[in-house]
Amino acid sequence: MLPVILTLILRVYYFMSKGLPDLNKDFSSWYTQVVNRAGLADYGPVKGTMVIKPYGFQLWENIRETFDSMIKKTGHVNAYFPLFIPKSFLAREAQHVEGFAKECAVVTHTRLKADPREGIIVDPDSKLEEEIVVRPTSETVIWSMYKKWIQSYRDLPILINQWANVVRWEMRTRLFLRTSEFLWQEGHTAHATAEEAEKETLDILELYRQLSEDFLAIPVYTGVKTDSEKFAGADKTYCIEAMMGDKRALQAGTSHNLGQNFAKAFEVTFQTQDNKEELVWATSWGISTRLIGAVILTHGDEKGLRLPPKIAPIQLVVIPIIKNKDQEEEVKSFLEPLIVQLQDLGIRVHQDWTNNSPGFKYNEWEMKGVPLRMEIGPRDIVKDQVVLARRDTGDKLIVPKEEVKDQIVGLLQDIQSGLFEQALEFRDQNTHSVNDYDSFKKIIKKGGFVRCGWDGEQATEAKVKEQTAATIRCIPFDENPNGLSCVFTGKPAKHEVIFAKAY
RNA sequence: CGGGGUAUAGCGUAGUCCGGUUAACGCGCCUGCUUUGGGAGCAGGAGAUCGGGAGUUCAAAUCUCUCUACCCCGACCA
Repeated sequence: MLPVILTLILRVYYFMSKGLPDLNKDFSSWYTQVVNRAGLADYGPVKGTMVIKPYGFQLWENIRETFDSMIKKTGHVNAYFPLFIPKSFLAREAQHVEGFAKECAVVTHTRLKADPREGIIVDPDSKLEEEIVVRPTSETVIWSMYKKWIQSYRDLPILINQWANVVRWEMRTRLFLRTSEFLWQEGHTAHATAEEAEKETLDILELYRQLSEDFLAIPVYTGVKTDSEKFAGADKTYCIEAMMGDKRALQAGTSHNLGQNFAKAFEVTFQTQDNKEELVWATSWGISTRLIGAVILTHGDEKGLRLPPKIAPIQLVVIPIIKNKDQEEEVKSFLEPLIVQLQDLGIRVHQDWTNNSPGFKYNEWEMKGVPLRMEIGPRDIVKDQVVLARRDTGDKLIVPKEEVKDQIVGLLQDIQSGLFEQALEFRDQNTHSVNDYDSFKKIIKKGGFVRCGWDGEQATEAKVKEQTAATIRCIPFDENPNGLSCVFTGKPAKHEVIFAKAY
């Protein structure tokens, strides 16, 4: 009896091994496998590092190109600042150094040398006088330069962005969501007035919201961080917060009003129109390759990735179904003009002519999240039609050849908005307003966002975190604290906030 | 950094307790033929100094010592 059961278990396991882990039971391992099997990324040789594979990198390129054109339209320009920062720079701004000190990679030597026993060792003679920090973010180098570049109000504003890598030595890492090195954009602007800096901070946040919702199809809450959650060195941190498929929160982008903190630290002043000397006002803002993780965690399903058409490296995959050489020729000549038409419309098409079986290809491209699939075989050619399959709903539809072009354009739009609507509905269903701590704890334990009153005390925030692991994700812009009381202390609420467990 | 664990082919494992054939299996890979509308079949093949080093022994994947790497769990973070 026992061997029979064992064989059965093995069979089931073998069968399951082709699919993914149940994402309702083991979301974490589902995520890892999707990243791996969709060909997005791989682990690098140094712990916590990530290789972004071509298919994953195309996602990043699409995000980058979109956001890049958004900021260029609003007057920003790109530049590049060095990876290496003098150690002393980090210490200039007290909050800033405190925030990053624990996760900096430091360069102490500049040479290796051959060693008979170890093979190769760090050359002790090459020790640096002043050690160099690998940037965890670039405020300090950039403001050291802004000091040189800014003299008069005529030099302002400076609206510079850079696309770069940064290093934060993390203990627990996960592909895309938290790696020791990641790619991002960091905008660093300098302004003559506090009002202008605040406007910039909010304008950028709005661009982040648009990027996330209109492009990545990820609905976000916009708001401001509490003091304990804000960026080290900022006066205010605004953020977009999204809900992932396991109902946890992910900070998807942050925009900081740095006030005059960095201007003070780096003594950056300018002469006003009436010849007074004043400190410069600053902002900084960033989004990273973490957004790719957000796309996976928001839209993925039991079959793998589901990519919003606007960032999908491949929007339409064509699966030919053929039994012999003759049919291959037939399908090819049927397809050729159609593909050209689609490409002319700017649709990213890929044809899969590998020798794998059609079923294998369906599963493979579904894993990779391609929004639309076109199947074309002898039966279709006879009827002058194709079969289209949507990745988001799984629907298959038969489309006459002359309608294919229009259908595809329409379907891609439908899928884009459909994914957003689905994510929005999921988020709203799992966001609850509560007044009492018992319901609060229940929801947090079960997973989801809680909107509730908060007395504004850091101690309250800390205790809730200690007891439930939930943190204040943001004070949403549309808060209404009137009449609310703090969910923890019962005191009158200063703010209505969103609590959740976060990535 | 504290606690626990693992290391055998590209991946996942068996063998280790109790030392003894040519280190086994699944997936993947290569070649050929047959296949193709939801994860194809057959045949053949390549691929492992059993994490590194030292020791015990006639004999080590297996026993001893040591080093290293990685994984899981707790304190930080976009």
